[in-house]
Amino acid sequence: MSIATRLATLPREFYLRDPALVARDLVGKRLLRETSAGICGGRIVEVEAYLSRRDPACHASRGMTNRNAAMFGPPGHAYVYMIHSRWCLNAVTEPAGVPSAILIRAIEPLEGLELMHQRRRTDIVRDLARGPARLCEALAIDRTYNGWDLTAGRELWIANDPGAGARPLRVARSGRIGISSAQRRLLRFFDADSRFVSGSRTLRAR
DNA sequence: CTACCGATTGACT
DNA sequence: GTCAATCGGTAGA
Repeated sequence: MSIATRLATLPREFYLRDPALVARDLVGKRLLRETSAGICGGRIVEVEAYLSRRDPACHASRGMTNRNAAMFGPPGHAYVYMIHSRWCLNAVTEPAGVPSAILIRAIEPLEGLELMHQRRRTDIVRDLARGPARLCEALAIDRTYNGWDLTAGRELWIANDPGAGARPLRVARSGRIGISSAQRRLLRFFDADSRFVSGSRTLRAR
């Protein structure tokens, strides 16, 4: 058994809070993936919150469709969608019926590097999971995990970081990347000291 | 059915 | 820094 499988999985109550708080607190947690090929994963360093119907940038702002149905499901489950032919992973927050979710934008690869290198076809560690679609390719996440329970502690899950607290964690925030509306809302949260964060320096400077 | 568009990435100047 | 590939989801005829 790998060290990763013994980490404490985040409970459902973690996701049953204000989405911005959930987003901030997800920075520094572990995202883990296990397949027959082995375990891989790392430390979450960048996320974005999308706030249900009151947020024009949220996929569910105009109601439920086939694509976004998972956002209306229970908290702690995954919402996986495709953009430009690539997959992206979210963690659903708030009670069922309130479609808020946190987009996982980047992780610092820590375990199963070889596996991620194979899937991403790159030798550059920094490029393995810097960006939401790169992350999904590195972890072999696709449509089949839409609706998956991230608190199950197997296949795809989020857990506490055993090294948390060893060093001070500075979480910075900025406008969200790649959207035109609601740029005033600072709903992107990232580890200010991590080099595995996506986005430009201007966005990082806030 | 068709037309439009995007919570991206990688290649390129 | 700029730009276009690429295709499923969505809205509308």
